[in-house]
Amino acid sequence: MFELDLRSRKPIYEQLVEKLKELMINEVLKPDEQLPSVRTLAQQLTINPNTIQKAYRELESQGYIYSVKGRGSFVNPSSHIQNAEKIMKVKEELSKLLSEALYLGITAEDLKEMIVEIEASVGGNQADDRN
Amino acid sequence: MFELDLRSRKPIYEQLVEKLKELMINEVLKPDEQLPSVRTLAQQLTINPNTIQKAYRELESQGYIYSVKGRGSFVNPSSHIQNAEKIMKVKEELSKLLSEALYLGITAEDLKEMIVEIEASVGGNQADDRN
DNA sequence: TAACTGTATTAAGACACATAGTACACTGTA
DNA sequence: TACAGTGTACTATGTGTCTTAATACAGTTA
Repeated sequence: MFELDLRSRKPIYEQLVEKLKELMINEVLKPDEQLPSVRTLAQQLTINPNTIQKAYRELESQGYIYSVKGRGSFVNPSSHIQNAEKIMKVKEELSKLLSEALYLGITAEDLKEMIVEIEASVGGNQADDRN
Repeated sequence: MFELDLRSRKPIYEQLVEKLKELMINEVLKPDEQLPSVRTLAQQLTINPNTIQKAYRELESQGYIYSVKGRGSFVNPSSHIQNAEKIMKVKEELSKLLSEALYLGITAEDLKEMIVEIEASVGGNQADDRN
C-alpha cells in the first residue's frame, strides 16, 4: 500500500496519518471506502497494531475517517469534515510556509502555478459534492 | 522577544527555530544583525543554554544564520542561503499542504489571494538583493 | 457460533528532549 | 595582559513519547 521510514525522526503513526491523507486526497481511497483493518495493515507493514490504531484515532479526530466498532474504518467524505477550526490551522501553516518560500526566492508566480497544477491533478470535483 | 509553549508536544528547540525564522523572514531581525547569545537568550526564556544552542545549530545547518566562535551568531542574508535542496523540500511541503487545503474546500482563488497578501506584508524587497 | 472488526489497558524497552554542570577556544576591550 | 563575553563540546540524569507485546472486551457479519 505504501512505505514507511522506520529510521525517521518522524513517528511512524504520523507518517501513517500523512500517507493515508494523501491517498484520500488523491481519491485512491474514495469516500465511504473501507480502510484496511488495524490488524491486517499492521501485518502488511510489520508494525504493531497499536501504532495503526493511534494513526486511525488521529485521522478520526481530524475528521478524515470514521470508525464503527465491529465493522471497520471508512473514509469520510471531505464535505463532512468540520471546517471552522481545521481550516484556520491549515491556513496558518500555509501562511508560514508561503512566507518562507518567498524568503527563499521562490516567486509568487511560481507559487500560483503550483496551485493550478495541483488543482488539476487532484481533480476539481469537490464543488458539486457539497450539500 | 517571543513566547514558547513548554507544554507542547513540539520540542522547544523546534519552536525556537520556527520563531527565529519568522523574525528573519519578517525582517525584525535584519541581515548580518547579531542574535542574542545562547546564554542571555536562555536566561530571558528561562530555558537551558543547550536548548538554545541546538536551535542555533539547526538554523545554521539550514543556512539561516552563521556563527563565529568568540563573536556571536548572525542573520545570514537570504540570498546567501544554499537553495537547490532546500527549495525542493519547501516545495514538497507546500504541495502536500496545498492539496489538503483544496481537499478541505479552500478555493484556488483563496490561496492565490493569500500569496498576494503575504507578498505585500513581507515586503517584495528581495529581488534587488541578489548577486 | 466463529471470525472478523474497533477499542482499551498494562508493562516494558528504546529513544529524543531538556536540564545541569563543567570545560575549552576564540574575540573584543579595559 | 587580564577579563568578560562569545560559541562549542561533553557527560550525566530525569522525563516523556513512541513502539512493541500481550490480553481482554464489545460489536458486527456470515
